Amino acid sequence: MTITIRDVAREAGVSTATVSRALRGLGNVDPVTREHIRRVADRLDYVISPTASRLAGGRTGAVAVISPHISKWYFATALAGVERVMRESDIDLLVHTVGDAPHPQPTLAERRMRSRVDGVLVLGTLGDSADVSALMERMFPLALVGTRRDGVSSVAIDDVEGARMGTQHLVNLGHRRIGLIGGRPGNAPFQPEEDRRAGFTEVLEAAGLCVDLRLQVPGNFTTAGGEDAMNTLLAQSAPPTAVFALSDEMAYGAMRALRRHGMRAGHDLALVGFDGHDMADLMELTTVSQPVEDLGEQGARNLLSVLADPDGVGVERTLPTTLQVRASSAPPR
Amino acid sequence: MTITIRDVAREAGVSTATVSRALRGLGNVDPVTREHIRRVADRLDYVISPTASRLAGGRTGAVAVISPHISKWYFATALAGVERVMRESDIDLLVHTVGDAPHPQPTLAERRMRSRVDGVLVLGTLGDSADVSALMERMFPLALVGTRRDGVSSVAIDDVEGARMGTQHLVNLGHRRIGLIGGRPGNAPFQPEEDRRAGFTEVLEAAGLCVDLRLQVPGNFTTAGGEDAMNTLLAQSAPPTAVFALSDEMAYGAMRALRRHGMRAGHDLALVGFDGHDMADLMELTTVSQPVEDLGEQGARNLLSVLADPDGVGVERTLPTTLQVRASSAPPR
DNA sequence: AACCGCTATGTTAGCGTTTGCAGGCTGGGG
DNA sequence: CCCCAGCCTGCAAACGCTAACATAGCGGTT
Repeated sequence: MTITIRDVAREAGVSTATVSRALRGLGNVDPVTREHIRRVADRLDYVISPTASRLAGGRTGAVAVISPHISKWYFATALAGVERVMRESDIDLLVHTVGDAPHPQPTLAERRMRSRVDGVLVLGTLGDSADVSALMERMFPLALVGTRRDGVSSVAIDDVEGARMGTQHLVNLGHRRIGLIGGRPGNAPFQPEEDRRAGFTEVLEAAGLCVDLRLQVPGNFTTAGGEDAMNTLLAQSAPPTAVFALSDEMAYGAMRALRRHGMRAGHDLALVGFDGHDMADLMELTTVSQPVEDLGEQGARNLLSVLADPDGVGVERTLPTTLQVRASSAPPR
Repeated sequence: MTITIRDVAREAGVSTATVSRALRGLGNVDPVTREHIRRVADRLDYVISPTASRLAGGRTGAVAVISPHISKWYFATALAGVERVMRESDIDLLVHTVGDAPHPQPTLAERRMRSRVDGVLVLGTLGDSADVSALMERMFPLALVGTRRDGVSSVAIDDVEGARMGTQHLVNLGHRRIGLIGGRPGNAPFQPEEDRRAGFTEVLEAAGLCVDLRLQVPGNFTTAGGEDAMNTLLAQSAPPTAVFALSDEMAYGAMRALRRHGMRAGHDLALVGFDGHDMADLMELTTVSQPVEDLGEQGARNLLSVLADPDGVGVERTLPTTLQVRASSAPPR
């Protein structure tokens, strides 16, 4: 039925061990023999059985990505970067989503990963989930994208610095009353959000502006939330002249709210987002852009390094953000 | 080190065979024994080795999605649907992208799938790729999303009907000169595009309108292409009063072109897109919406059916499109 | 000439399950 | 009281590969 390494060995007149070594490019094989085996394998259309190989060799040749979402821009984009690296390295990529509510206890994700994959790449907010803790306890090879954790390789942006850039831009334009659209109301703290908020506050204070908490409203990191947030801001007796949204999607919602009020970002109010979402250009939204696909790619490479040297020390890489100025931000009228 | 079925067997005082049967819920196991084994396995924190199970059992418990892209909206969204179904069924999901240029010969994708997964779900334009042909030849379990192919289970929308809806809407609004922004210029034919074009033409003819090919320009299914396309249309001596874009992303580009010309969709020109992209609402774009996540979900279920009954007859399911009317479409001025 | 080290190859014992077959036990019918 | 059918369980042979160990051959040293 299916043809096995034994068929190739017989056909090539060597032992299975030699076939195995030859095909995997291991040393100590006569180049002539190797080539011959390659040819035979090719002729027979032999493909190695990963399953058997895994069982015997101990390596699965697969890694998993766990992520809170899969279709949302950030995750899909990062995943694209990961996929490219893994495909080039000929490693199977499993995807697995895990709700992003903070888990009191590991979901089955942790158990599912065991003996299924060689390592796990953790995307986004999941970095401090119980699943990851459980994985860490077992010394499971890990790499993080977008969050940090002691002793684990990670790649992320400098959220504080990013927020500084965005805020400073607004300050430089001459704005004095700057609002902020942030995350979830009473929800679990989410490090990037806190960092961005910190960068924001820092710049305001450095500029000698008062930090008015009434101008900081939750936007839940969704478009709808951003819309609500902007409505809230506009309803105030002294609305801000500029708003920094902690994500582009919230900024989009904010733009719609403005439109509903007959206003326009960049005209009646300056708006800056955060992410570098791929529609930001189209929406003419000024934004602090992060290289999401690169994050995924670098995270994937980090994971490969960990797999290659499990005892190596974890690296924490930081990728730069850039401010993309577009029409949505302008000086106060 | 890792604990195996033997550990459980010893601890429970039964044979490995019984453990295997008990844990998999097979018949012919005393309920008491089964429960006991369950408990022991649980206590030992035993997780079955998928690898060994696969090798012995012949099934891999994994499926692959092959797709031309991963981060583009359509694919990411469909993938989300697929992932949900597979997660619920406890099946590993591998993702693998394949360039969407038509392949003269199978890429390595076909070989990679063999003995790695039980079945493959093919997303989008890849339905008639050489990889899929190769897979079909081997009677590999397959399911298609978004394309059709004889003898293979598939789920898709009725592109002709969808285009009819969008076009009819414009006709009903009173437009007589209706442009179309289509696909790739001289590129390989792409069934959904042709179907949409056919539906468009059909409605124009039924309405007694002339089908002016100068009003049909390529947009390459990208935002930039859509922008160019709209520029081309506007530059004509007698520009259309309405435009049907064969994808939302092209429609977005078209909107930007309008904006650059000081015009607005729904005011100076009616614009209808196709997809139901998640930003369409925000952009106030009228669009023919397709249930992409459902497509993915249904495709996944189809694949599961094929796996359960490999000799079953392929089903061709069609999911409905809906017209979402928003501000971008209005009667001619 | 005996020996040594090195490389190329073969042998074989697993890797952790599943599964067909066989055996043992129980209970009911003859 | 025997027999047989039916359950439950155990035994052991795969599944297809890897890797540690063994072996053979070959040239070069001493």
